[in-house]
Amino acid sequence: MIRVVIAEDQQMVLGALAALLELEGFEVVGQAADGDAALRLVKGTVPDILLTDIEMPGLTGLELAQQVAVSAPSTKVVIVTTFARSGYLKRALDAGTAGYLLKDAPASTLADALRRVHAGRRVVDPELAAAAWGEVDPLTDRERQVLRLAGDGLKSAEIGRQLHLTEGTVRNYLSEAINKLGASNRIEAARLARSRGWL
Amino acid sequence: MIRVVIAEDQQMVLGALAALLELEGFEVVGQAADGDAALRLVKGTVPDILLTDIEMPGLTGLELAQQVAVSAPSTKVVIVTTFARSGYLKRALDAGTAGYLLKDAPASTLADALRRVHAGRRVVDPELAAAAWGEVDPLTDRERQVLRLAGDGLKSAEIGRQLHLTEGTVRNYLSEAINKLGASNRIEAARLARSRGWL
DNA sequence: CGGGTTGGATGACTTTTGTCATCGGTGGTG
DNA sequence: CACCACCGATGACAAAAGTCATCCAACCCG
Repeated sequence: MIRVVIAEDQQMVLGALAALLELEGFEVVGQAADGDAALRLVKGTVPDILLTDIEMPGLTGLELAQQVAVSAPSTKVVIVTTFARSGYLKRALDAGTAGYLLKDAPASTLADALRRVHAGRRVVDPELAAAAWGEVDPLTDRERQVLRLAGDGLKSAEIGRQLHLTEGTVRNYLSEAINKLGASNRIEAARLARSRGWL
Repeated sequence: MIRVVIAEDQQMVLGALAALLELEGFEVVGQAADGDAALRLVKGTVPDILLTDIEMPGLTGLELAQQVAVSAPSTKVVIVTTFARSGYLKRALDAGTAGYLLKDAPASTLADALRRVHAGRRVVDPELAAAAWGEVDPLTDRERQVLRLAGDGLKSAEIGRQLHLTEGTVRNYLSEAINKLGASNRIEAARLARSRGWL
């Protein structure tokens, strides 16, 4: 029987996923609602597979994957997330995850995917793989940082203060980002980048 | 046996919820991934309970609830959604729903809540009820409309064009909204309003 | 009827944004 | 080495955004 730990911050979804996997014949050996708890659980139970969301309090799914690769290398990590976070695919694969699925995919594919991963294969949602081929994040690290803060409503001067930059420099980075993304202002640029998982 | 139809746009969550409810002894007579399909299903099967998300393609959960109240008045509607959409509570209750739950609540409460609703009671997540008491949306309809568009990155002139308002008027509404929300610019104001479900 | 509220608009003014050209420093890489 | 990409900064200018006071018309409502 394949032993699984699940990490997902929405408790109801967490419970529902557990129910689904049990119906499908998996052994759910642990459920966690945040990244830290998940890491502790994985260290304690060393499951075959860790199924995790990306957005979570504490450690994110990505950070969790990196930690697990060190602490419990035999545990394979599979990420399930919403399409909105699909831009994390590359970073997820870099972090050594074995699978990347969408919550939009039918529930039946989840069990399939987990069995395949357990058999040693890598699984990436086909829609996602297609979307990932094509546009690549054109932003530099600085542009990303600045854009993220701008998207939160901070004004250039405040962003500069947080990042130890001049206001003018901040405006320059924003201007470049807006230009690269084909947006017409910082708000649109931030939304675009966010929707592609680049922020 | 309590007969339930589930509507939820993330297929995997949809399937998982179905698995959970079946384990809990409910009869899941239908699953829909958008509002229109859900309405058809409810009309066809007339379940005891419709469990639905708010954000969906086609009809939203709220519109769905109103339609169901007309087409299948014996079906009770229960909304499950994320905390981020908690501001819909009042509107949901106005629409005659029998329950409003959070995906953040433990999975075990879902079955409980559905049984209670089936017994004729109303169920509202306690965290939500507490949060709803207290802050009330201070925005006027116009301010809401304008703020929503501003949050999408449109500039004042474009917003005015869409709403048949002068640019100056748009700026006035935004200024008021920013002031009411204690924000320091339109971006922050939009984020604040959105996070409270007021947009 | 008179008064209060609300939606919409102007005008004037200040502050923030966005754009550009330009400069200097650092760290690869063919 | 020369070239190029990125980082950081300045200065200047045009375009938005935000603030305030004020005004008008349409509704309520007592």
